[in-house]
Amino acid sequence: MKELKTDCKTCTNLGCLIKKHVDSPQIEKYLERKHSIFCRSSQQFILEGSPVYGLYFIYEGVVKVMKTSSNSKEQIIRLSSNGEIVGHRGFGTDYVYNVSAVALQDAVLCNFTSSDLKEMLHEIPELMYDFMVFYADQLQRSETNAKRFGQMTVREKVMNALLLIWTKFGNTEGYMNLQLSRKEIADFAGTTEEQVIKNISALKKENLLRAQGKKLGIIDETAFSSAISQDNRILPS
DNA sequence: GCATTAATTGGTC
DNA sequence: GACCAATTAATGC
Repeated sequence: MKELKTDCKTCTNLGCLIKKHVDSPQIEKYLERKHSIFCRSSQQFILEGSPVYGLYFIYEGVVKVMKTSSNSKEQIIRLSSNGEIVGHRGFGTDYVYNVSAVALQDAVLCNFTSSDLKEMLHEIPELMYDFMVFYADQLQRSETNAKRFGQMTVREKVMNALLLIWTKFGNTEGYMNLQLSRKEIADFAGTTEEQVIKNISALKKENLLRAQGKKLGIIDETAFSSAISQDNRILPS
């Protein structure tokens, strides 16, 4: 990973909480302490169990946040891209990260140390408030998603995962912009690689999904969506 | 072209 | 529905 420069003033990630307060006069000195990092595809920048170094804001690229359980199984917690925060659970009382984060494509990350951010939040109440809303929202999603997860069939889990990737990262000419391996889709959906493969081929036969090599595409979003029982739909986080 | 990795399929518990 | 083994496809060198 190497250092480079990003400028919050010209950044176009309007969803970024820092960007939102870039005109606040107190923020200036902290922007100078920001580190911008270039992270090559498949590089890991947060290691589960390592000491917390701060929070990362994605300037550009897509990142997966995951948890590795004892029996070498991985669970993808979130897929994040431009403007989103990664590593926020490490902020506060925790001294080590309890997740890992890996770039899925070349990415540029903006890092603030925990202590810098702490000062920032104390100085800028509006930023503090936005952070609080962000955390509350994350907690809300995590709770409802966990509840639904247990009630879903594997087929629904897989469909949910695909639909989420489809809607969040968009598509070009009918195929998903973000392509993950079958294993990664499984880790995200909370099932096994084989189940993902079997369900994908079933969905193809049902004309809900199209595939061209590694590329996948949802044929009719409405039809696809209604094939998942209504109250089991998962919220993107 | 060969070798390693990913995707797929079928079977067992 | 997860885990395992065998086969086939895809990809890097």
